[in-house]
Amino acid sequence: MASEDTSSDSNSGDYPRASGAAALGARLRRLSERIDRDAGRLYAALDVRFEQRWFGVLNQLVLHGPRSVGDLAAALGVTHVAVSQVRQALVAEGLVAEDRDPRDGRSRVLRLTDDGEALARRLAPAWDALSAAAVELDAEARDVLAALDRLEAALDRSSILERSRRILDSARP
Amino acid sequence: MASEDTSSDSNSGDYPRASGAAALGARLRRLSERIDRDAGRLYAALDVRFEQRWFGVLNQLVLHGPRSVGDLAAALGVTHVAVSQVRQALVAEGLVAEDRDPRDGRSRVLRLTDDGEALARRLAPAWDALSAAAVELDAEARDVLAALDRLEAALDRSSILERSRRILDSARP
DNA sequence: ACAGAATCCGTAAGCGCTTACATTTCTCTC
DNA sequence: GAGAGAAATGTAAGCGCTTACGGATTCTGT
Repeated sequence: MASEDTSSDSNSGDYPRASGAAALGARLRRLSERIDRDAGRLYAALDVRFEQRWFGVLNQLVLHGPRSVGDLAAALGVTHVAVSQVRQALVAEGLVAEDRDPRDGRSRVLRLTDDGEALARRLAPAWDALSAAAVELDAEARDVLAALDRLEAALDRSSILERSRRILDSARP
Repeated sequence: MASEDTSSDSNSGDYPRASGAAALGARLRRLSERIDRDAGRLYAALDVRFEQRWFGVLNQLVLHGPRSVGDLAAALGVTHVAVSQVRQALVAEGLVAEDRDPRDGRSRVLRLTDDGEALARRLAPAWDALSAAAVELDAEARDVLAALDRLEAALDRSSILERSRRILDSARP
């Protein structure tokens, strides 16, 4: 390496190693993609037309019956837009139907169609297997979920932004 | 609820709770977005035109000097496409320049411009602060990073897909 | 009763990655 | 020294979310 080494003053020592937050974010993203992709492959292996991102909405409808877009968003902890996009796909697939709420014309209530119910029954074993795999992984990795809980709690106490600002301010009096 | 309860046999007990893998993936994604967004806000608060996703490439160039797209992708653990997209943005911003490798005409070697060096020096304190914040968080959440290490190792041993398939097969003899 | 605010939802565009495919250049074998 | 195959990079499109914005409906205060 070191063709002619970073010519200028890059070795003056004031550059950070700085892999910290960026690396943490990237690792989390990578892991989530890995899990989502594997779930998708499982559905493909079972020869079922189903996408992992549909799971949240479909599962809520299975567990709790018809629900509005907003309620689903709140239950899943995502924006109504995300639910609306899934809704569009699910309606196009014929798995879900939407009715206007008679008591509130703004609201669209989603419900499973017969096809949707059938697909949910068909996928139940796969969902169970994925769930069991997650439990197994959590045990094997010795409480990742608990660690993520602690991370979320710590971020709720004070965000990365707040922490960084404090550190930045205290470093420069 | 139970308006008329999911008519058919949804209460025959074969629906899964099944929040497992989906929830894990979603939580990881959410956390990574949270961290990336905060980093972006820190740059904005400092009144610097910089996006978090540029960090990996820029930091590599700062630390190791000129590098090809492929080398950067390997070092960062992403695809060459991701690096290429960042390259395009960085060149458009005037922070990075690209030369053809005289020894290999296929290869584009990226290097910091003077503006790029200046920006890196300007952002160094912020990067240090983000890094320190990540260390602080890791300590406060009691070794999340170690837990993520264990999770990655477990996934390397056997993916979610493999685990799910095994569980699925063993459940249905 | 009715104007203005609040709420519910939809579309558009972007982010930071990915896979799939095309293009250019190099390298190796005959 | 020519041509097959491999390697480096680019472009296009998609994924699963987000913010920004706008349309339609309902609620609130006077």
